Amino acid sequence: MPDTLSLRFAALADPTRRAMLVQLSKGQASVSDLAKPFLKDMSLPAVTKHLKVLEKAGLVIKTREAQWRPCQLNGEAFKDLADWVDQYRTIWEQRFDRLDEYLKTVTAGKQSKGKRYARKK
Amino acid sequence: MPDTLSLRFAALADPTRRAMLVQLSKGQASVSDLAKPFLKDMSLPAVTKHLKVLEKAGLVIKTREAQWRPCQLNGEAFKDLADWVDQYRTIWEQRFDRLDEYLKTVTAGKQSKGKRYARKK
DNA sequence: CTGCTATTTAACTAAAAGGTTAATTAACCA
DNA sequence: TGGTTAATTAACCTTTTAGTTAAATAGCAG
Repeated sequence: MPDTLSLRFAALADPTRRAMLVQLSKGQASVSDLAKPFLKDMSLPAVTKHLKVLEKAGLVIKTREAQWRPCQLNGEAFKDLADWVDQYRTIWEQRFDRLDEYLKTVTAGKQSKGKRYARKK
Repeated sequence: MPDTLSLRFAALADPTRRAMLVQLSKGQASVSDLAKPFLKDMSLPAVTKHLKVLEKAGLVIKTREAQWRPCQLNGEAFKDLADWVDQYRTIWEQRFDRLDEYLKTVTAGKQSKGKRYARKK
Protein backbone atom coordinates (compact mmCIF):
# COMPACT_ATOMS: atom_id res chain seq x y z
CA MET A 1 0.00 0.00 0.00
CA PRO A 2 1.39 3.37 -1.01
CA ASP A 3 2.16 6.06 1.53
CA THR A 4 -0.29 8.89 2.14
CA LEU A 5 1.66 11.45 0.15
CA SER A 6 1.75 9.19 -2.90
CA LEU A 7 -1.97 8.51 -2.62
CA ARG A 8 -2.60 12.21 -2.31
CA PHE A 9 -0.54 13.28 -5.32
CA ALA A 10 -1.92 10.41 -7.40
CA ALA A 11 -5.43 11.55 -6.54
CA LEU A 12 -4.60 15.07 -7.68
CA ALA A 13 -3.14 13.87 -10.97
CA ASP A 14 -6.54 13.69 -12.65
CA PRO A 15 -8.49 16.68 -14.01
CA THR A 16 -11.87 15.16 -13.21
CA ARG A 17 -10.89 14.71 -9.59
CA ARG A 18 -9.43 18.21 -9.39
CA ALA A 19 -12.68 19.58 -10.81
CA MET A 20 -14.56 17.75 -8.06
CA LEU A 21 -12.35 19.40 -5.49
CA VAL A 22 -13.13 22.80 -6.99
CA GLN A 23 -16.83 22.07 -6.68
CA LEU A 24 -16.38 20.92 -3.09
CA SER A 25 -14.41 24.06 -2.28
CA LYS A 26 -17.72 25.89 -2.80
CA GLY A 27 -19.36 23.72 -0.17
CA GLN A 28 -20.65 20.28 0.73
CA ALA A 29 -22.15 18.21 -2.10
CA SER A 30 -23.69 14.77 -2.54
CA VAL A 31 -22.33 12.18 -4.95
CA SER A 32 -24.96 12.99 -7.58
CA ASP A 33 -24.37 16.72 -7.17
CA LEU A 34 -20.71 16.08 -7.80
CA ALA A 35 -21.44 13.75 -10.67
CA LYS A 36 -23.78 16.08 -12.56
CA PRO A 37 -21.12 18.03 -14.53
CA PHE A 38 -19.45 14.79 -15.66
CA LEU A 39 -22.36 12.61 -16.65
CA LYS A 40 -21.98 13.72 -20.27
CA ASP A 41 -18.48 12.27 -20.25
CA MET A 42 -18.68 9.28 -17.96
CA SER A 43 -20.97 7.00 -16.01
CA LEU A 44 -21.96 7.33 -12.38
CA PRO A 45 -19.86 4.35 -11.25
CA ALA A 46 -16.85 6.12 -12.73
CA VAL A 47 -17.61 9.10 -10.53
CA THR A 48 -17.99 6.85 -7.49
CA LYS A 49 -14.54 5.46 -8.22
CA HIS A 50 -12.96 8.89 -8.53
CA LEU A 51 -14.55 9.85 -5.26
CA LYS A 52 -13.16 6.76 -3.61
CA VAL A 53 -9.69 7.72 -4.75
CA LEU A 54 -10.11 11.17 -3.24
CA GLU A 55 -11.46 9.64 -0.05
CA LYS A 56 -8.62 7.12 0.33
CA ALA A 57 -6.19 9.98 -0.20
CA GLY A 58 -7.87 11.74 2.71
CA LEU A 59 -8.67 14.77 0.59
CA VAL A 60 -12.41 14.27 0.88
CA ILE A 61 -14.56 13.14 3.78
CA LYS A 62 -17.78 11.32 2.93
CA THR A 63 -20.55 11.08 5.51
CA ARG A 64 -24.07 9.62 5.56
CA GLU A 65 -27.36 11.45 5.48
CA ALA A 66 -30.26 9.14 4.66
CA GLN A 67 -29.58 7.75 1.17
CA TRP A 68 -27.21 10.61 0.37
CA ARG A 69 -23.48 10.73 0.90
CA PRO A 70 -22.55 14.35 1.57
CA CYS A 71 -18.90 15.02 0.79
CA GLN A 72 -16.60 17.77 1.96
CA LEU A 73 -12.96 18.68 1.69
CA ASN A 74 -10.57 17.69 4.43
CA GLY A 75 -8.67 20.84 5.37
CA GLU A 76 -5.89 18.91 7.12
CA ALA A 77 -4.89 17.17 3.91
CA PHE A 78 -4.55 20.43 2.02
CA LYS A 79 -2.56 21.89 4.87
CA ASP A 80 -0.19 18.91 4.67
CA LEU A 81 0.21 19.45 0.93
CA ALA A 82 0.96 23.11 1.44
CA ASP A 83 3.59 22.17 4.03
CA TRP A 84 5.17 19.67 1.65
CA VAL A 85 5.42 22.16 -1.21
CA ASP A 86 6.75 24.75 1.20
CA GLN A 87 9.87 22.58 1.66
CA TYR A 88 10.83 23.78 -1.79
CA ARG A 89 10.15 27.44 -1.14
CA THR A 90 13.86 28.28 -1.15
CA ILE A 91 14.15 26.64 -4.56
CA TRP A 92 11.73 28.97 -6.27
CA GLU A 93 12.87 31.95 -4.31
CA GLN A 94 16.48 31.26 -5.32
CA ARG A 95 15.56 31.98 -8.92
CA PHE A 96 15.91 35.65 -8.12
CA ASP A 97 19.17 35.13 -6.23
CA ARG A 98 20.60 33.34 -9.25
CA LEU A 99 19.50 36.16 -11.48
CA ASP A 100 21.28 38.61 -9.19
CA GLU A 101 24.38 36.46 -9.34
CA TYR A 102 24.21 36.22 -13.11
CA LEU A 103 23.86 39.96 -13.49
CA LYS A 104 26.92 40.45 -11.28
CA THR A 105 28.86 37.98 -13.45
CA VAL A 106 27.92 39.81 -16.61
CA THR A 107 28.79 43.19 -15.14
CA ALA A 108 32.12 41.88 -13.85
CA GLY A 109 33.16 40.65 -17.32
CA LYS A 110 33.74 37.15 -18.78
CA GLN A 111 35.01 34.31 -16.65
CA SER A 112 35.86 30.70 -17.64
CA LYS A 113 33.07 28.18 -17.42
CA GLY A 114 35.27 25.53 -15.82
CA LYS A 115 34.67 21.78 -15.72
CA ARG A 116 31.92 21.03 -13.29
CA TYR A 117 32.28 17.28 -13.61
CA ALA A 118 35.87 16.21 -13.01
CA ARG A 119 36.53 12.47 -12.83
CA LYS A 120 36.41 11.35 -9.23
CA LYS A 121 39.85 10.11 -8.08
CA MET B 1 -1.48 14.32 -23.69
CA PRO B 2 -2.33 15.28 -20.14
CA ASP B 3 -2.20 18.88 -18.92
CA THR B 4 0.84 20.15 -17.06
CA LEU B 5 -0.76 20.02 -13.63
CA SER B 6 -1.71 16.37 -14.11
CA LEU B 7 1.81 15.51 -15.28
CA ARG B 8 3.22 17.33 -12.31
CA PHE B 9 1.08 15.64 -9.67
CA ALA B 10 1.55 12.26 -11.30
CA ALA B 11 5.31 12.79 -11.18
CA LEU B 12 5.10 13.57 -7.47
CA ALA B 13 3.03 10.49 -6.73
CA ASP B 14 6.08 8.23 -6.51
CA PRO B 15 8.42 8.02 -3.49
CA THR B 16 11.49 7.32 -5.62
CA ARG B 17 10.90 10.44 -7.64
CA ARG B 18 10.23 12.51 -4.53
CA ALA B 19 13.50 11.25 -3.06
CA MET B 20 15.27 12.39 -6.20
CA LEU B 21 13.78 15.83 -5.75
CA VAL B 22 15.07 15.91 -2.19
CA GLN B 23 18.55 15.09 -3.44
CA LEU B 24 18.30 17.77 -6.10
CA SER B 25 17.15 20.30 -3.53
CA LYS B 26 20.68 19.99 -2.11
CA GLY B 27 22.12 20.96 -5.49
CA GLN B 28 22.78 19.89 -9.06
CA ALA B 29 23.45 16.19 -9.65
CA SER B 30 24.19 13.94 -12.62
CA VAL B 31 22.03 10.93 -13.51
CA SER B 32 24.42 8.48 -11.87
CA ASP B 33 24.69 10.66 -8.77
CA LEU B 34 20.93 10.57 -8.55
CA ALA B 35 20.80 6.87 -9.25
CA LYS B 36 23.32 5.83 -6.62
CA PRO B 37 20.92 5.57 -3.64
CA PHE B 38 18.48 3.46 -5.67
CA LEU B 39 20.72 1.00 -7.46
CA LYS B 40 20.15 -1.55 -4.68
CA ASP B 41 16.45 -1.46 -5.48
CA MET B 42 16.29 -0.88 -9.22
CA SER B 43 18.26 -0.71 -12.44
CA LEU B 44 19.74 2.38 -14.06
CA PRO B 45 17.18 2.42 -16.90
CA ALA B 46 14.46 2.57 -14.27
CA VAL B 47 16.10 5.68 -12.86
CA THR B 48 16.36 7.18 -16.34
CA LYS B 49 12.63 6.64 -16.74
CA HIS B 50 11.80 8.28 -13.43
CA LEU B 51 13.95 11.21 -14.39
CA LYS B 52 12.16 11.52 -17.71
CA VAL B 53 8.84 11.69 -15.88
CA LEU B 54 10.17 14.51 -13.69
CA GLU B 55 11.54 16.27 -16.73
CA LYS B 56 8.32 16.03 -18.74
CA ALA B 57 6.49 17.40 -15.72
CA GLY B 58 8.84 20.36 -15.80
CA LEU B 59 9.99 19.74 -12.25
CA VAL B 60 13.55 18.99 -13.29
CA ILE B 61 15.76 20.53 -15.95
CA LYS B 62 18.40 18.30 -17.53
CA THR B 63 21.35 19.86 -19.32
CA ARG B 64 24.46 18.51 -21.06
CA GLU B 65 28.03 18.60 -19.85
CA ALA B 66 30.29 16.22 -21.85
CA GLN B 67 28.93 12.71 -21.20
CA TRP B 68 27.10 13.82 -18.07
CA ARG B 69 23.56 15.11 -17.75
CA PRO B 70 23.50 17.54 -14.85
CA CYS B 71 19.99 17.93 -13.42
CA GLN B 72 18.50 20.65 -11.32
CA LEU B 73 15.11 21.61 -9.93
CA ASN B 74 12.92 24.02 -11.83
CA GLY B 75 11.86 26.66 -9.33
CA GLU B 76 8.98 27.87 -11.48
CA ALA B 77 7.25 24.50 -11.33
CA PHE B 78 7.36 24.42 -7.55
CA LYS B 79 6.08 27.95 -7.42
CA ASP B 80 3.14 26.92 -9.60
CA LEU B 81 2.39 24.02 -7.27
CA ALA B 82 2.48 26.29 -4.26
CA ASP B 83 0.06 28.64 -6.00
CA TRP B 84 -2.29 25.78 -6.81
CA VAL B 85 -2.36 24.49 -3.25
CA ASP B 86 -2.83 28.03 -2.01
CA GLN B 87 -6.24 28.10 -3.73
CA TYR B 88 -7.35 25.85 -0.89
CA ARG B 89 -5.87 27.95 1.88
CA THR B 90 -9.28 29.09 3.07
CA ILE B 91 -10.31 25.44 3.34
CA TRP B 92 -7.69 24.51 5.86
CA GLU B 93 -7.96 27.80 7.69
CA GLN B 94 -11.72 27.36 8.00
CA ARG B 95 -11.12 24.36 10.21
CA PHE B 96 -10.64 26.72 13.10
CA ASP B 97 -13.66 28.83 12.14
CA ARG B 98 -15.79 25.69 12.13
CA LEU B 99 -14.43 24.74 15.53
CA ASP B 100 -15.36 28.19 16.83
CA GLU B 101 -18.82 27.79 15.39
CA TYR B 102 -19.21 24.36 16.90
CA LEU B 103 -18.18 25.60 20.31
CA LYS B 104 -20.73 28.39 20.07
CA THR B 105 -23.41 25.85 19.14
CA VAL B 106 -22.59 23.67 22.12
CA THR B 107 -22.54 26.61 24.48
CA ALA B 108 -25.85 27.89 23.11
CA GLY B 109 -27.62 24.56 23.75
CA LYS B 110 -29.16 21.89 21.45
CA GLN B 111 -30.71 22.77 18.13
CA SER B 112 -32.44 20.54 15.59
CA LYS B 113 -30.22 18.98 12.95
CA GLY B 114 -32.65 19.68 10.12
CA LYS B 115 -32.82 17.95 6.75
CA ARG B 116 -29.92 19.11 4.64
CA TYR B 117 -31.04 17.20 1.58
CA ALA B 118 -34.64 17.96 0.76
CA ARG B 119 -35.95 16.46 -2.44
CA LYS B 120 -35.62 18.93 -5.25
CA LYS B 121 -39.14 19.71 -6.55
C1' DC C 1 -44.66 -4.67 0.78
C1' DT C 2 -43.71 -1.93 -3.54
C1' DG C 3 -41.40 1.18 -5.79
C1' DC C 4 -38.34 5.08 -6.38
C1' DT C 5 -33.98 7.51 -5.70
C1' DA C 6 -29.07 7.38 -4.43
C1' DT C 7 -25.08 4.97 -4.46
C1' DT C 8 -22.10 1.02 -4.64
C1' DT C 9 -20.26 -3.49 -6.15
C1' DA C 10 -18.98 -7.00 -9.61
C1' DA C 11 -16.95 -8.45 -13.67
C1' DC C 12 -14.72 -7.19 -17.44
C1' DT C 13 -11.51 -4.48 -20.86
C1' DA C 14 -7.99 -1.31 -22.68
C1' DA C 15 -4.32 1.57 -21.78
C1' DA C 16 -0.65 3.41 -18.87
C1' DA C 17 2.93 2.84 -15.33
C1' DG C 18 6.91 0.78 -13.52
C1' DG C 19 10.02 -2.53 -13.75
C1' DT C 20 13.41 -5.88 -16.22
C1' DT C 21 17.65 -7.25 -19.47
C1' DA C 22 20.20 -6.53 -23.60
C1' DA C 23 21.76 -3.54 -26.98
C1' DT C 24 22.97 1.23 -28.44
C1' DT C 25 24.57 5.93 -28.47
C1' DA C 26 27.70 9.63 -26.85
C1' DA C 27 31.85 11.62 -25.24
C1' DC C 28 36.12 11.39 -23.42
C1' DC C 29 40.99 9.28 -22.98
C1' DA C 30 45.30 6.83 -23.97
C1' DT D 1 41.58 3.31 -33.10
C1' DG D 2 39.95 1.00 -29.18
C1' DG D 3 38.50 1.14 -24.43
C1' DT D 4 35.81 3.05 -20.68
C1' DT D 5 32.27 5.66 -18.52
C1' DA D 6 27.59 7.86 -18.77
C1' DA D 7 23.20 7.53 -20.20
C1' DT D 8 19.47 6.11 -23.24
C1' DT D 9 16.60 3.09 -26.15
C1' DA D 10 14.25 -1.23 -27.36
C1' DA D 11 11.50 -5.03 -26.39
C1' DC D 12 9.14 -7.19 -23.17
C1' DC D 13 6.31 -8.35 -18.80
C1' DT D 14 3.18 -7.42 -14.87
C1' DT D 15 0.30 -4.51 -12.17
C1' DT D 16 -2.55 -0.59 -11.74
C1' DT D 17 -5.79 2.74 -13.48
C1' DA D 18 -9.85 4.38 -15.65
C1' DG D 19 -13.54 3.30 -17.87
C1' DT D 20 -17.68 0.27 -19.18
C1' DT D 21 -22.50 -2.27 -18.26
C1' DA D 22 -25.36 -4.88 -15.33
C1' DA D 23 -26.72 -6.16 -10.88
C1' DA D 24 -27.05 -5.21 -5.91
C1' DT D 25 -27.73 -2.53 -1.66
C1' DA D 26 -29.73 1.25 1.20
C1' DG D 27 -33.23 4.28 2.73
C1' DC D 28 -37.30 6.66 2.26
C1' DA D 29 -42.38 7.18 0.77
C1' DG D 30 -46.67 5.61 -0.45
